Amino acid sequence: MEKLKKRSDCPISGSLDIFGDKWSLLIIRDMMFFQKSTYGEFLKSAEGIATNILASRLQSLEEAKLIEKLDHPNSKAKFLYNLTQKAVALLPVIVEIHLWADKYFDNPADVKKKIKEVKKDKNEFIKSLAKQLEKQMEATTSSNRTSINTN
Amino acid sequence: MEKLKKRSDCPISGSLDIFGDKWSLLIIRDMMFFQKSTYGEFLKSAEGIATNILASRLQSLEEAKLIEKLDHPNSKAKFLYNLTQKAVALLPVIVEIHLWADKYFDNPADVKKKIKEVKKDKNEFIKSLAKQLEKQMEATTSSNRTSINTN
DNA sequence: ATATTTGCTTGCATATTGCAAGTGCAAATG
DNA sequence: CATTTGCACTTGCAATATGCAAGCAAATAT
Repeated sequence: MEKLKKRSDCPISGSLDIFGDKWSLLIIRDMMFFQKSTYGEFLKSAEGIATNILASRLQSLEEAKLIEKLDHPNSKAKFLYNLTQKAVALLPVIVEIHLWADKYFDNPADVKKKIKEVKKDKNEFIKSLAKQLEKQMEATTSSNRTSINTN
Repeated sequence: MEKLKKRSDCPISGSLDIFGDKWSLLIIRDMMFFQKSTYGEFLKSAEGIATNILASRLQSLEEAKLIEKLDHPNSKAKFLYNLTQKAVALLPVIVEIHLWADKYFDNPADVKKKIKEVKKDKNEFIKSLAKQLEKQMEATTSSNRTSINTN
């Protein structure tokens, strides 16, 4: 449906072509930090994404290979969206956004607490969360993979 | 014109409300890495931003206090756009995006070279570029400040 | 004086987003 | 086993944002 066209060969520009919008990184956030993995869970996020936008973002994230769509192990009515390595590799970016936001926004107490933890040892935080996410990936990736659209 | 409304109290969401679009970070990039500082220079970027979009982004970046609009020291026909500390503080985010892009894109040789340099000592790279940018700020910030719109 | 540069603004076509209301299949309920 | 509910979307349409081309006023160059 949507084409993945690069506007230039600049790495920032190319990255923004993939996740430079108001929603994509929030879906990634939900998967990384809140263990969300289904359409319904993403819909419930505080920001209130519209259903059609969510569907379109999930599709483009899948096309960009940041997420994988799998059959849900416990229900045929659901699908399970999983992060890929490529998305997990975005963790440093997301952490740095947090640190920036920490400097310039008034964040809620629980967020501040988490950021404080990050600041203690950034690399360690990233490494250990990445490891954890990869463990989750392995646990589910072994199951059925949904058709990868090729239109 | 555009309102700076937060969709939620999440730091990622709040950040995306400011620079979560296809153009804002590219303008910052041009200022950080290519010493661009005027409307005309931003217009010439490889990605080809439309004039009205550029005007609107410059305005919203100014409202978000990521840039400052100053009178140009050498010409009354021009304005000089300057990064603020708040924008310079985004350097780690932009560097991490580069590192991510380095892993997953085919980047041009000159970009690869720069990234290699970054990888040698990330913190040092950020620190020294930040210092350099702050020096530029000081050099120009002392001049006339243009009216801050308050509508 | 006249032409050109600069930083926009304005109109209008097109694309993206947002909202509300479906739709089809799976699973739970009676 | 018929009906309702849950889930993952799709569809239609209005609102907003983007993109393109042209225009415009002030400043500078010729």
